[in-house]
Amino acid sequence: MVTKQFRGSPKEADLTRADSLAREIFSDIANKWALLIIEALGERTLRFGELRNEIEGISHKMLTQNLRMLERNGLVERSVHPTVPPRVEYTLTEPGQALRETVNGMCGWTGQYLGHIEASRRRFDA
Amino acid sequence: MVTKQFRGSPKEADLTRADSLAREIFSDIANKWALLIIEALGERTLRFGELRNEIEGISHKMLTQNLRMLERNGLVERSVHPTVPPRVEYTLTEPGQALRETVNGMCGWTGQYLGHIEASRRRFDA
DNA sequence: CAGCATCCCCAGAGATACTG
DNA sequence: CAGTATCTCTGGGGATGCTG
Repeated sequence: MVTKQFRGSPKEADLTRADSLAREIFSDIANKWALLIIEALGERTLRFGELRNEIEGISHKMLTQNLRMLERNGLVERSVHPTVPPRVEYTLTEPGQALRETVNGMCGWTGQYLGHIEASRRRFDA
Repeated sequence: MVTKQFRGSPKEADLTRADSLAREIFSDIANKWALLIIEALGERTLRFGELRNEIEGISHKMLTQNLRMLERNGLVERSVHPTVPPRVEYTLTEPGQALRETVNGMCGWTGQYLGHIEASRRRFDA
């Protein structure tokens, strides 16, 4: 149950901790930039700049910020090649790949229901 | 491809439009409150207040805002019972249910990798 | 009870610039 | 090329109060 952070009973103290942690992680990851990064990486290894080009409209800052967060949570691996100029590459880890499956689902869903949604919007906006 | 909003070639004008729309929809939906609402609704029908209780920490404003957005995109159906006091119920539509499948995936993923993630965080924070 | 409007404020996002 | 830091400012989001 990710929707709840806390439960009432003190007996469930560790469940509560797990819930609260789960919710925290969910909140980290359930944001568009993080998910777009995961989607963009896919099975490839990409450099910082390549990612930046790949993801329309993301700023330098948002990209680093989200990459750090994903790295911290163990979803992406960051490898630095000490060349000059520097070359930094990002890859999805196994947990990252696993999450990517469901992100693919979301992307597929978006495509599949484009029509529905567009129509629904027109109805609603009237 | 949700990561790109626009493509270069003018020949792909309608693909471009579809991409840009897809990205817009993706950005709408890929935020924690929207996803938590979808998860909370599940197969049930819930009233506004029930949803508010169900989702730890969501504000009145965020809840209405996201519900409107989801309604506009045709993911939830809003039914008003003209009683007094008013009773407003929300249910997932078929597209909403379909998306919920993948959201369930994300929640499952979170639970499954809690350990990995917690460990990774400890490593990173050192 | 649910919705909308208003006010207000601070975190978050962009822009810019410097370093390894 | 990638990362970090600083500054600025906007708009997201909370709080409150009124209406149907």
